[in-house]
Amino acid sequence: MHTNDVISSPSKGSKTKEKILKTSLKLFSTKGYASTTVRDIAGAMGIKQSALYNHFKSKDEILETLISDLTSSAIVTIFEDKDSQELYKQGKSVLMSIATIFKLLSFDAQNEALFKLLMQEIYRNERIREIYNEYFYQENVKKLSGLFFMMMQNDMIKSSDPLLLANEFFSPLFFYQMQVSLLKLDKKSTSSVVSLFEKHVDYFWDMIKIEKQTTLF
Amino acid sequence: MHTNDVISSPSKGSKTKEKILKTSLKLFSTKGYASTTVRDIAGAMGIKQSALYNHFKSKDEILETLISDLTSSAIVTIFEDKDSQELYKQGKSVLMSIATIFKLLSFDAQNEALFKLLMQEIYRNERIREIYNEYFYQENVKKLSGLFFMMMQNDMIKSSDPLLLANEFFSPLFFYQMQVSLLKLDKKSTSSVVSLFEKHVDYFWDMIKIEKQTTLF
DNA sequence: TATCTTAATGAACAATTGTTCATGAATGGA
DNA sequence: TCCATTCATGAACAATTGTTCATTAAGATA
Repeated sequence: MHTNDVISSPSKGSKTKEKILKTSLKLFSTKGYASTTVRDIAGAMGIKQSALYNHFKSKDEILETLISDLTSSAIVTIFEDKDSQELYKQGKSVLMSIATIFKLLSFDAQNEALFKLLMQEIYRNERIREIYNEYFYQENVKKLSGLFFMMMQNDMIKSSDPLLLANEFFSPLFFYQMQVSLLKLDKKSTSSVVSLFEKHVDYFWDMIKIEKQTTLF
Repeated sequence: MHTNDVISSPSKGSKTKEKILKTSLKLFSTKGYASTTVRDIAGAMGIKQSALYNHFKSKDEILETLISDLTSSAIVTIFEDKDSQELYKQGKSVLMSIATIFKLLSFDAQNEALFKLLMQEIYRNERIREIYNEYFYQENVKKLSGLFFMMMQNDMIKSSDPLLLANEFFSPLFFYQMQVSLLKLDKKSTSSVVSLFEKHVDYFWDMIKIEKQTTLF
C-alpha cells in the first residue's frame, strides 16, 4: 500500500469540508465574498470559526475551491453529454433542450447560488472571469456555431454567419436567467420571464428556419 | 430672500464633494463596495479619511448618492430625448441608434464605471435592483414594445408579440455590453464583440422586416 | 490497552475597519 | 477688522476582521 497525499481525509472530515463549502457558497452568493466573515460561515454551521482552519487554510482557499468546482458544475456544461456530430439533425428540438437547461438552472438552489457567485465576483476575480469566458461563453458559443453551421449545410436554416447566430441565440438565454435570479431575490413572480425561454426558441427558430414549400407541387 | 436648506454649500465644497463621488465610483466599480475602505478613497484623493465626513455622514451615504445619480445617468435614459410618437417611422435606423448608445456607453469611463457598479452590487442592494428594473429594463422594454407595435400597425415589420420582440432586441445589447466591460478588465481586444452591436441590428431587422416585393408588378 | 490522527474548542493576536472630535487654517461677508 | 462658516487634520475609539495555537475529546489502528 502507498500513502495518500490528499490533504483532507475521507470518512467524517470530508463531510464537514463539504458542509463548509455548501454554507460558504450560500453566504457568498447572498452577501458577497467580502461581506461574508468566517464567523458568519462557522455560525451558520453551528461551529466556531477556528474549526474552519482544520479544513481550509484561509477564507480565500474556500473561495478558490468553490471556483474550481465551477468548471465541473452544470452551469458550464450545457452541451456535456450530447453527441455533437449528429446533434444538428434534431433541428429545433436541440435548441429547445438547451434553453430548458438554462431555465432549469434557476430552479436548483446550488446552481443558482453558483450563478450568483459568478455574477458578483466576476468583476473582481480574474480566475472566475477566465472560467466564465472559456468554459461558459466561448465553449457554448463555439458549439452553437458548429451546430448552426451544420444546419446551414443541410438546408435546415437560412445561410448566415454561424457565430453571430450563436451569440444571438445565447445572449437572451443568459439575460433571462439573470432576470429570473434577480426577480427571485425580491420574491417577485418569475413566470413571465420564465416563459420567455421557450418563446425565444420558438421565435428564433421561426426566423432562421427555411420555409417548407407546403403545396407548390 | 429665503435660506437654503441644502446641506452642502456651493463654491468650493461642492468640488470636493464631487471629487469624492468620482473617486468612490472608480474604486467601488473596481474593487467592489465592501472591499473599498474610506482610507482608500481619501488616499486616492490625497486627503485624510476624516475629511470625507465633512461631506458625507457615512460610507453608505456615498454609495446611496451614487445610486441616486444612476437614475439621471446616461445608462438608464436610452430613449430620453426622442419623440416617441413619430419614432417608428425611422424604421431600422432608430434601432441602430439605440444599439449605438449601448455601444458607446462602454467608451465613457464614467458610464462604464456606473455599469460595473450596478452589476456588482445589484445582487446585494435592493435599491439598485429597483432602479435597474424600473428605469433601465422595464422602461426600455416598454418603449421598445410600443415602437414595435407601431411598426406592425404600419406594416413595416411582421406581426408578432411586441413584448417578446422588445426582449429579443434588448437582451443581446445588454449582454454584449457586459462582455465588452469584462474584456476590457483583462485588456483583451473588444473589437469582435463591439462589431456585434451593429450585426445584431442588421440581423434583427432582416428577420422582422416585411420583405418588399421587388419586381412582381 | 496504548497510540496516532482528526477535528472542535476557547482564547488570544495584530491589523484593519468605519466613525468621532477637538483643533486650526482659510475663506468670505458684515 | 471681526466674525462665522467651511473644511482639512491628527489622534483616537470601539468593533470587527482573518488567523494562530495550545488543549482536548473522539475515533481508528496496532
